[in-house]
Amino acid sequence: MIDVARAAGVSPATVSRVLNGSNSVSAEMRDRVLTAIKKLDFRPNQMAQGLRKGQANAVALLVGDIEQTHFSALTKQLQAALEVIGLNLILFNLGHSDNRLLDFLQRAPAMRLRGVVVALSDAIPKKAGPMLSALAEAGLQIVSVGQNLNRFDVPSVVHEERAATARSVRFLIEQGRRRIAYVGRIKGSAVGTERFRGYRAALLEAGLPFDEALVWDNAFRYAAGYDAVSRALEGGLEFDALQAGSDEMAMGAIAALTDRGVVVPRDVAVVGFGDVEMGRYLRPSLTTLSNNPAAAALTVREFFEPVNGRRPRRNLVLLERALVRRASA
Amino acid sequence: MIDVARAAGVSPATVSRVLNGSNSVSAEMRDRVLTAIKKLDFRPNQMAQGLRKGQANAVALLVGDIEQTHFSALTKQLQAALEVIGLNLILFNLGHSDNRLLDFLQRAPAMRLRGVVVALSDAIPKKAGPMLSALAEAGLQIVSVGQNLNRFDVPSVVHEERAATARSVRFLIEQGRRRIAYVGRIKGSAVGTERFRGYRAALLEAGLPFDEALVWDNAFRYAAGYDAVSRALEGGLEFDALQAGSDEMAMGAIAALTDRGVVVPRDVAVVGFGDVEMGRYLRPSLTTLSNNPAAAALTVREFFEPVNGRRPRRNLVLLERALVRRASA
DNA sequence: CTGAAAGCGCTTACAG
DNA sequence: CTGAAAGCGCTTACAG
Repeated sequence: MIDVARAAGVSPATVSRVLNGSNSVSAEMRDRVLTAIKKLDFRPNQMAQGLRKGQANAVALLVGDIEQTHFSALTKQLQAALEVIGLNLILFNLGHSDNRLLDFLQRAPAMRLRGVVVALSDAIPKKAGPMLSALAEAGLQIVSVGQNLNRFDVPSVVHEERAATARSVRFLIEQGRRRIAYVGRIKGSAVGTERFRGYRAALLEAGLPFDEALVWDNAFRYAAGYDAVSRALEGGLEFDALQAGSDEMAMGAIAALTDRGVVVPRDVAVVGFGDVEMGRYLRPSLTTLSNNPAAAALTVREFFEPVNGRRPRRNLVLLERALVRRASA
Repeated sequence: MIDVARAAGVSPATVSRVLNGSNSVSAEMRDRVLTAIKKLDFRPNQMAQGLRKGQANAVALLVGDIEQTHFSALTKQLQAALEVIGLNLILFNLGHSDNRLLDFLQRAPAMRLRGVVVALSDAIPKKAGPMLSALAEAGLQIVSVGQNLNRFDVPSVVHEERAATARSVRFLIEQGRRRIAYVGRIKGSAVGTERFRGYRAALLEAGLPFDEALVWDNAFRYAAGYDAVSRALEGGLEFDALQAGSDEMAMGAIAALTDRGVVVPRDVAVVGFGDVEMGRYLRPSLTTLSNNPAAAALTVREFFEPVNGRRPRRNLVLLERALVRRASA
């Protein structure tokens, strides 16, 4: 920076001012500095800036499991959205582990981050609440995606869960399905629980009995869907439809049904959750509830943009889901 | 840090020394400092350390497209491996764009990174070569995963491509297949080209004709496989096997075959590439070539670990792939 | 083995 | 509008 200052015949302070877009710089000075910067191909040291400003130009993304399509799609959109406003994305794959979350929260202050994006489907452990608040207190911008964390004072952008599942189950009922099973009421999963509630509500609302035997708990991935359905069929359970808590579970479930000669959708209609790309290429193609990671990412970005004009931000942004009807239901 | 020094009754220099594991600290001092650190829950400011040391404790990961399962699986393993040695992972999703790569390379010096991991399937543009070298010159550790970049002096950990595809095509020939198509000789894709070469080599080696009409070019994803096969069938092309350049293409291809009443594997045998989890749950399940992201990540990590004892590192690490035989071929 | 001092490369009150 | 100076929180030669 000193070199630039010398080349432009100004002080380092002035260089810094044009770098930071201070408006108290004369046009002439600004031009001279800009020219020098270009000529020397100068780029300010981000660590020095960060140290001085007390904050890195980086945001941490805490993600349940980047290998799940839903999370990788969101990560892609978030990275792109934040890069636009000059923020780097530091990725922490939590692998659905509470301990790793707590660990991160402990180490976070030392990183002097600009903020953290929490993209977790799992319920947040009690202990994390105060730590989140402390971080926010310290000037970090915290935003949750996919799960409402308002009770910890964390602004959240979430998709419909309960209402979406209810809509889908209602659709199944309209198609004449009566014994509708649900895979994905996962212990400790905030979204799994929400979706399950929508399922149950739709059932009761339609005057159908709610049968615990038709609710299967497990993880969110393929194997979980496959195993749950396999066990159900072995156990002689009868059902004519299945609502899954994720597309991956749904696809695993369809494999299990197919392996036992159960035809989808003739014998059992299946609806997934999340509209993963593969669902379109499955045969029968997967009926599912849509997801809008791009909109979520853009909304998250707003929280990191400089606020001009005191425009208050909503603490909770709700994104809609549509029932994407395809061949499996 | 000054607080810690005061609490321990030592100088900040000593605190720094125990923090950095310098061995020229007496046991007693060390204990006092450690106690004070624990009591005050002190964590050194990473930005200050980075500024002083001239390097952040972060590595950038350049990835083709995090939404492709292959990349997300690798990313997950890399993040975990690097975290073990205290390195943060800054994610840059390139979306297969040359411009974004060049852009990053330009901005990289200002970030003072510890290193960068290049995980790209696309051929590297000429201009990137010198920039990569310049970064390495500046003390960054650069490692390529998935593509051999030794010609730019970048150590690389790669999986078999050509040999693996050849193995798979040989297998198809042994099964009696004679008209074997290939989807995935993608212009600009380094790995796509390599895989294609293995395909052609196996054909010629077996004395089978190589037919350009049976080689389809496109992107790596589902739609590419679907569209290529749809067009081939519409064009009346005949083939009894298909080697795909990725699992996603293979699954898209299978959808297209199914839609036109072509039965897999009876009429057309299909082999994918990469052993994505979904392949196991497709019906028929997908025969494919394996992939070892965990081994790749661990190998990458070795390049970032402090070198003790001058143990020279290989510039090229080759990981094997196995033919994972399932129902589709 | 330990401490005082300089400095990493910036930014921002403070004067003018 | 501009510059000189202090300081962000560390680490590491340099003396002792």
